[in-house]
Amino acid sequence: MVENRMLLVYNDAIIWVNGILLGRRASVVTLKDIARIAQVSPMTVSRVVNKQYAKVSPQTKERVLKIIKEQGYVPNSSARSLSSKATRLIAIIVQGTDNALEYPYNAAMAGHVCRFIQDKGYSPLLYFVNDYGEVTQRLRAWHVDGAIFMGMFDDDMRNIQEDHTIPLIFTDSYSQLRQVTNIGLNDYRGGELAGHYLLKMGHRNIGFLGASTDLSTIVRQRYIGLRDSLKKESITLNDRCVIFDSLFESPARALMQSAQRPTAIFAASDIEAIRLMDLVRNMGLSVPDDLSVIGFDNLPLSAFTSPRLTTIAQDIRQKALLATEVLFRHILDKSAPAENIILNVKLVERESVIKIL
Amino acid sequence: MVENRMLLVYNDAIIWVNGILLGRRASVVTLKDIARIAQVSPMTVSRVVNKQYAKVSPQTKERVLKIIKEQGYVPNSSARSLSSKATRLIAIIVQGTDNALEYPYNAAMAGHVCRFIQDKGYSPLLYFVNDYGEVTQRLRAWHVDGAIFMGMFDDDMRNIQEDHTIPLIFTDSYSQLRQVTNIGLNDYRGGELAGHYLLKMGHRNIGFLGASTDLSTIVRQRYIGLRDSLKKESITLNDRCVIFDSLFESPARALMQSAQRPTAIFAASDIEAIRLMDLVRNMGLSVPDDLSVIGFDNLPLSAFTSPRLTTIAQDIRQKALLATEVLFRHILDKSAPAENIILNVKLVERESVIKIL
DNA sequence: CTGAAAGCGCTTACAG
DNA sequence: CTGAAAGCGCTTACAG
Repeated sequence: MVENRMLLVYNDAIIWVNGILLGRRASVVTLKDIARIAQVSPMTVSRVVNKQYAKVSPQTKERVLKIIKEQGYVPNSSARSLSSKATRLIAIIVQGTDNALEYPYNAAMAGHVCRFIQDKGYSPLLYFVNDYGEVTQRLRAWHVDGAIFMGMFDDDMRNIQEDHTIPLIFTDSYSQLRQVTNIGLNDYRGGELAGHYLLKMGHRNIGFLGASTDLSTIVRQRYIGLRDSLKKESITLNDRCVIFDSLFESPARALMQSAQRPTAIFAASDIEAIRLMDLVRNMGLSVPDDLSVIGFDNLPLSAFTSPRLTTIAQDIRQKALLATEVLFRHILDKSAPAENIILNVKLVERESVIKIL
Repeated sequence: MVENRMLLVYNDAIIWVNGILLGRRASVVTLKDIARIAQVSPMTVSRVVNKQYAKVSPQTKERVLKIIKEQGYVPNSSARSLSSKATRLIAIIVQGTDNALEYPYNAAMAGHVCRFIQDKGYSPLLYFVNDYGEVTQRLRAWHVDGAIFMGMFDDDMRNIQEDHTIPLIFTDSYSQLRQVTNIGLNDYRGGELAGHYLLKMGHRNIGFLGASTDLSTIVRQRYIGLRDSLKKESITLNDRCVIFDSLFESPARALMQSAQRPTAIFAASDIEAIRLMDLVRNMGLSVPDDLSVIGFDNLPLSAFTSPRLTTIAQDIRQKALLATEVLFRHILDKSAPAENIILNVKLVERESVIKIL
């Protein structure tokens, strides 16, 4: 019986009790198992696992490495986290009730960020949240090493910041808080670019569509950029041609039937532009002959719409890369200063804006 | 000094050493702290936290609950996992090198699955993987309680299954292994539906486009369904009108210029259908006048293309819900039998297929 | 270069 | 209904 109990202790794969083989279970090899097999202390194995090779003799290192491989040993992340106080877990917090990833921008951004996190040897936890309380719960439970936020958190930002000491990276924020690290876009410049271009193409009666579910600052900035660029040419953006409404279908239809019908509309996102084009088409009108449309984002699919969408392009991959890099800089150096990085945007000219006289 | 040391021990927020205040750190409240404040044992707090209210007196429960709330206590998931052997972590494994979430199907599926996992009180880890080795590493490190796979893992499925004892849910798999749990589609029926419809609309010269990066079985099944449905009407699918190539642009262009040019093409996904429509348009041809196109998936954006895309619809949300439900059924009951669930598809008729004589 | 000891914050299993 | 003890699998901090 002693022998059997020893089997129980020394070989995780086989479970004997009182001389009866109860079963086998998937053997979970631990650091201690490796240490026993290699005839070294757990500490030595730990050093090898953590690549602190300077502290281990070359022979020991090779022997341990070989056994780790043979046994298929994978360190237990929970145990590691508990003792080291670092989880190598990053939370990606996406604002949204229903399926936020159905918006191509969110999907692309989240996808890139996940991949970059993974490439750094960290694991991405993806959360969809609605309110501030959930954020803290999520960040605290797993003691994540950092978090990247997508969406509108400006109102709760102060609370979120105060509740956590880990690095927090926001995207597209216009918060006035000094200590916020943010990766954003020159949304105002995007509006200006759209305005300049539409003017250049001969448009004078211009509209704006900002149908995001959140009436966010980024949408307002894009709007103000457009408005100001027109103003410089002494052209006023007609208020009746401006729609701020997530259910924009009926106001848009009304606008297109009205006397003030614009010759061009700048939509705050490609998705809105595409839906607008569909609506206009359904009214028996043509894009761009009856209405020119310019979008924002330059989603991959915008190159495949009919007509292909002229748009203000942002580089989502670049934004995701920067967000990840800044995050890791802050993880490695807790005293790194807050930074607000503003990426440029540019015009991508395709077919949805026509030149008029 | 004794008093100072006690401060160090009993109040995490303030760090005194030898009478000098070194600093404050974000106080991480532990279960032990709650127990001390509530004057009960850690076990009692643990019971309250885990809602084992039957084992705690009502008064104790209320008192502990109040203190937990006051102190903002959040249990440490790493510690929980380490001792309980359950992490409440689910891995979502998506096959793909670069940004797999730029494919709307993947984004929608991953998004829904994440949300359902979250709703169950679990946390989703999102991983992009290329090869089999990575899978095991990812699943082992965090000791996830289960995993959902998206993409082609048929070849490695046996290995993956053998390496893990946790519930594994595959999607869109055509593996022959009996013990695999899978949520799939009736892809063959989808092909048939497309075939029937095109025949009904008067098409006799029909093509197929399967440009997925993976020449997956789902694409083949959709193809065979189409072929068989035509065969029943004694119509042969012309091999020259079939393209299996992820770089389909130039073969598609050649096909459209050839004598065998089909009047309709069934594309294995909406994304391919949209790209095909763009290509045809660029050749100066019209969809559907010169070529009818039918897709597969019924992505939200397919309702906004021009012309709007006729397609074979699958219910991605339903698929994600089922995958999650089956996963949790298997987590709760380790002996639950493997199941292969096949969801139905249906035709959504829009504008991209024209009736010909 | 190596290792013994203590502890991270919980839960399991048991005793009362 | 309540709690003391042991342990999950690692790492930290220290000693040699």
